[in-house]
Amino acid sequence: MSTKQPDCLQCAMREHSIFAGLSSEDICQLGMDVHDIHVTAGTTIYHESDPAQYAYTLRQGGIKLVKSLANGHAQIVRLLHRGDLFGFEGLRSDQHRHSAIALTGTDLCRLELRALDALSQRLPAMREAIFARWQQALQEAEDRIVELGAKKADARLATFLCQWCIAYRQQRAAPFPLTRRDLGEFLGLSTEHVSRIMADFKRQGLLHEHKGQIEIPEPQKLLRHACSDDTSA
Amino acid sequence: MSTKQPDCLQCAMREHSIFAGLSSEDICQLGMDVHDIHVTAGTTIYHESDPAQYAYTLRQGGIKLVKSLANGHAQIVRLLHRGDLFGFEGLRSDQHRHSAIALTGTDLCRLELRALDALSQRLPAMREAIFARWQQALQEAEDRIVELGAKKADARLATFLCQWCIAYRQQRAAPFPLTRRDLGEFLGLSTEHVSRIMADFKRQGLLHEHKGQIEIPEPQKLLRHACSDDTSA
DNA sequence: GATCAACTTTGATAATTGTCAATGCAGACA
DNA sequence: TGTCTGCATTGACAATTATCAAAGTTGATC
Repeated sequence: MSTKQPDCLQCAMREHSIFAGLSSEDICQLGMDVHDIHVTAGTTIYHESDPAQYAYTLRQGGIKLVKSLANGHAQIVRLLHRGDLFGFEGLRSDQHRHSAIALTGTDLCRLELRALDALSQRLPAMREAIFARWQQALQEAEDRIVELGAKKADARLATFLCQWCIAYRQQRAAPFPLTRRDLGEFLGLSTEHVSRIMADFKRQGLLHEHKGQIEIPEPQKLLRHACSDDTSA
Repeated sequence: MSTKQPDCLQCAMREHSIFAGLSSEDICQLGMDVHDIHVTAGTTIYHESDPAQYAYTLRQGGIKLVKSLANGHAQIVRLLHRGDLFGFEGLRSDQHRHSAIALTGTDLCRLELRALDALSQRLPAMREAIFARWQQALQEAEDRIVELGAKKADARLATFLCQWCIAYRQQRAAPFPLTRRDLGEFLGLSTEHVSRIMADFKRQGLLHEHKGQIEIPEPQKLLRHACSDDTSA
């Protein structure tokens, strides 16, 4: 885990983060003890049930939030993208509710929860921003419940792949750092089953994969899998 | 749908609701146009994608929040209990994100979202209370994701039944207004499969059911089903 | 370039879960 | 009291998904 000296005022993420609209003085008050942390793929940033001390902003790379079960299964609760804030469930409880694991080499900012809390008490704009992210996380979680509860494996996978690629619409191909196992743990499926469905999609020309990137030539075609219940469609 | 005249100041729910700690004047400002609404079992209080105008407090009874899919399946996103606030996703979007349907005869309070919003802008305690509920809903949603993604049918059902009964710990038997179909739509299972597992639990003496009430004689025994992956345990 | 480890693919098989159809059961109501 | 309707149960069967095992691939490292 390597670190560099802070320069929040110049940070490229600043206006996309919960700190958008804050004055320079407020930013300086944040008390970020370490900025621009870099971790390698596979690093665990914090563990489920660790005492929560920091929240993080994802500047670059990918993170999975994972819960583990007594029966040996793991469930990825959320996947984080550039700009996402995470670890801030500690604002309301003193433990982390999941483990955070880097999917790729990843750049982070770390902030003390106490400082974040104090600042959000004082600055309505920031409280609003955190509130909004909480609300968005809830909406996404509810959508996941529907996916997991009411759709079959191929439909879940199709929906997920399309949504993933929408986030990278400008580029032809989207970076795709997830393993088959990650996909399985996110979608509630076995690694092998995911692998088979991916192979099917590729054979049907609905999906291309190359060097950690994926491309969906015609998203509508793939999405037909996502909605209908029978394979004939 | 029958209604009575307001008397928020005397309301038994008051101290359990987001309005706990508010002054009498503040309460009067709430602008609740209709209080103490009663609806019968099966009534749809609002529809998914309806324009969101009101939030509701559940005073008595049960509500399910449901999302419907193109493939004909329905998914119960959340089950609400006495004291829960619902419909307030409209604070951040102008449409409801699910349908709200009464499971039993149910008493509600209805409040205008605009008034709720205005009041929460003005009163930190109320904003905090709403914030806290949002956060709790997120935590519950994430727990549901784990249940749906990483557990088998009998484990999901066992966990759910135990949690349900915990809410009624003081009583020997808990009221249980859910049909097998409701259970299926909540747990992501077919009605028949739910029925079979329930019958199994009953045959094993892990569960008793009588006249819309259930009782779990030894929760630990049932919970052993909830955690392990094999039936031998 | 050889080796190693992790990831992926594929096949065979078993377990889980869904679907369809028939029957039973209980409450609502005329 | 009969009838009706919705819900629950059960069985038989089919579809979906998981598990286990064995190769194949790829990328990193020495």
